[in-house]
Amino acid sequence: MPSSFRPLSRSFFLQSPAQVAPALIGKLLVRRHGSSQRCVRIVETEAYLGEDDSAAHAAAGLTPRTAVLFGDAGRAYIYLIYGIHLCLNVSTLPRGEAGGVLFRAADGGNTSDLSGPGRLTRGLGITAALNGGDLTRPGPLFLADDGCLPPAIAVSTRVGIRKAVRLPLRFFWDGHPAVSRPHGPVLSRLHPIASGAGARVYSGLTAHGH
DNA sequence: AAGCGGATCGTCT
DNA sequence: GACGATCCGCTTG
Repeated sequence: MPSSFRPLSRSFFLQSPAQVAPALIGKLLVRRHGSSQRCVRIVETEAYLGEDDSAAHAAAGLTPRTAVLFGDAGRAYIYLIYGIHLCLNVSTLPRGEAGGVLFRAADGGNTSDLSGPGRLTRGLGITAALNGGDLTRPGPLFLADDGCLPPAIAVSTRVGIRKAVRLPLRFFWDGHPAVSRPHGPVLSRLHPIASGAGARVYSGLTAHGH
């Protein structure tokens, strides 16, 4: 239950997906729908790089579908997968440079199941109509910070892809029950820097999980 | 616990 | 016309 939060700034997303993805762990995803507002905490993300990342949609280049990824930072990239599920991403990097972060799981309290990218969008009532929306401005869907800093972020490989499977671009709140499966081997862990108040909040010190 | 196949449709070759 | 950044249910071990 966050007492107060502020939306994440545009500059937060003006860096590489590999930096933004771990920084989003512990942040809030706010969904306003009708008269209700729902606040959930992000516990799992994946980074999808630009045209060099063969697993990323941006690898196909600039198309009508990927336009959001090549556009301004901090906007919602929402697409239909397997004809059934919607996936929510946020675009990163300035206009012209593609990059995105996929939201894979969130903690929404007892009653909801937001574990998995398809469940997350369904649970929050996210629709394709929200594609391209600004996630840095309070509205139907946006991101916010309430000062929460996870004690440890685990790093592993991305789920459900066939290309570039080795890259360590999946990030999740270490040990959190809402993280989706399969967990896979933890390649490294990130821990908060003691006096970290600046841009670089996490330091990767653990070389290997045991 | 892990592995399979079906559902279902927008996007690009 | 093939293929998914997935999920669920059923099978097997």
